Amino acid sequence: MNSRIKQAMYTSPLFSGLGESDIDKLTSAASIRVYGKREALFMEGDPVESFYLVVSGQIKVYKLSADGKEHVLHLALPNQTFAEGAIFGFAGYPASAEAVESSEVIVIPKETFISLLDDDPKLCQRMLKEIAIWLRRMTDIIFSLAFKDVETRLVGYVVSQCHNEYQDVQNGMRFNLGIEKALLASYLGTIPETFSRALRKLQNNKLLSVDGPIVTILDAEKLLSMIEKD
Amino acid sequence: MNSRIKQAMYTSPLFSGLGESDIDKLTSAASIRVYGKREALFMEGDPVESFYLVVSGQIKVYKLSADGKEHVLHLALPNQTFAEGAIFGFAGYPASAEAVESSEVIVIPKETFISLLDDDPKLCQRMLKEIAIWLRRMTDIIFSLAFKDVETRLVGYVVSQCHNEYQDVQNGMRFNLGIEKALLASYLGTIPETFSRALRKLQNNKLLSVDGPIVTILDAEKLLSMIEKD
DNA sequence: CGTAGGGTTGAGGTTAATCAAGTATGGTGG
DNA sequence: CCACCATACTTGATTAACCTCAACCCTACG
Repeated sequence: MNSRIKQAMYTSPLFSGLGESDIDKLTSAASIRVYGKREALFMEGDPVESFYLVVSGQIKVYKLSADGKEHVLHLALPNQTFAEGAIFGFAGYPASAEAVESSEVIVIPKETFISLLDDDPKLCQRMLKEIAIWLRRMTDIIFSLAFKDVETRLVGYVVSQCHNEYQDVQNGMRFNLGIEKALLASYLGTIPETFSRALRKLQNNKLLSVDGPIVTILDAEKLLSMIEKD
Repeated sequence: MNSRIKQAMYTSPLFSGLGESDIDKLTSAASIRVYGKREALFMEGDPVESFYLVVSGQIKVYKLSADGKEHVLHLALPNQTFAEGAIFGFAGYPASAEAVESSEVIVIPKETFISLLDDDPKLCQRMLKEIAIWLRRMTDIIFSLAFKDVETRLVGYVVSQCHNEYQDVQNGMRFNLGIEKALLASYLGTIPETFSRALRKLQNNKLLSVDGPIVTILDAEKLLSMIEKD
């Protein structure tokens, strides 16, 4: 059990630089939990007691509007941490989290982690870097919500996913969305209907083709030209 | 000169807990600069060399779209720091910054500051807290862009400003927007025309009255009910 | 075979961006 | 002191994006 936690920690950039003794301290304080499909990890406003490292499955981080609509801020995949930022805030979690599918998650107690920071400036700085990445991600999201239409945001997502799997984007490349379309719609700040139409339009224009969750790039050049800045 | 810098540092929550020697080190590495109206501090993508503490004036932090439209992410006022997050990233500044009016700014070199972090875990943690606040701010902005209409976002701003000056929001309270309306429009993710109409509508409905930059609360209850969550 | 969940499509309405023009104000130069 | 201009802001008409609601398709599955 503990060895699984330990092993998982080494896969995360946040912990990989830690010394043996720190890893041990964290490992013994952390626990591994399985969340069933649609089970909640925490709700917005809950007091922050821990942050998380995904081992398997998918965790969605989202906010609910007054009338029950949800906006997905982030989808955490295996080897990713989330809610690291929240442990330094005063208030509760700024968003809610729930398992999209059955997921294994390592729960790292806030206090244990913070006490490590006292003695390890390097860890603290790695943490700062980690949070800075979030910050950039957030500013990018704000920007795209403020300026780009749904179609462009979708293309941005497709291209970035393609970058993840291959190094660049070329015609004929093929990848799995890896995420329910309704979830992706919400992540892109829209609703399934509008998302679906945007996808249809890209297919009609022969920029890409879609078969279920599989996307094939047909016109990399045009796709890239849609999202390029200045 | 140095004494002004020192004094300004003590007013910022980020530095106020620092020891005498650290403050001295920062003070001697930092410089104070005056930026004229509309002068740029840095552009998006520029290599990050420093972060900033505003002494006087206003600095807007914004992103430009491909076709030249700008979206204001933040307006930094006296005693506030900005771009702290950027100094931990790998890439350049994620946004641009420019003086709205003639402004005095303390420039704190990235390297000097980071070297302090090595020896001072407390400072590092305060930094983490500071960035966590940004993170929350960002998630709130994303949420409101995704879900709320312009009018509601405007009311949210009015109420939060009112909270800044008074503790709560009551009929008859009066405050200065303290920011150009076009800038505020951009900050709210819209354009001056739409902003103006939203303000007009609130006046017509007798929720508030506006005289130039002066806003008077007329119906606090209704305003609050517009923004309350769940 | 019936139902549920994920996804798509269509019609219609609302919000907000665009385009165009107009008002108010303050400063500048004659 | 006034004409001129720039800037900030406002207003109106038009258009485009996208949300809502409703229906429908498809596949999996009990």
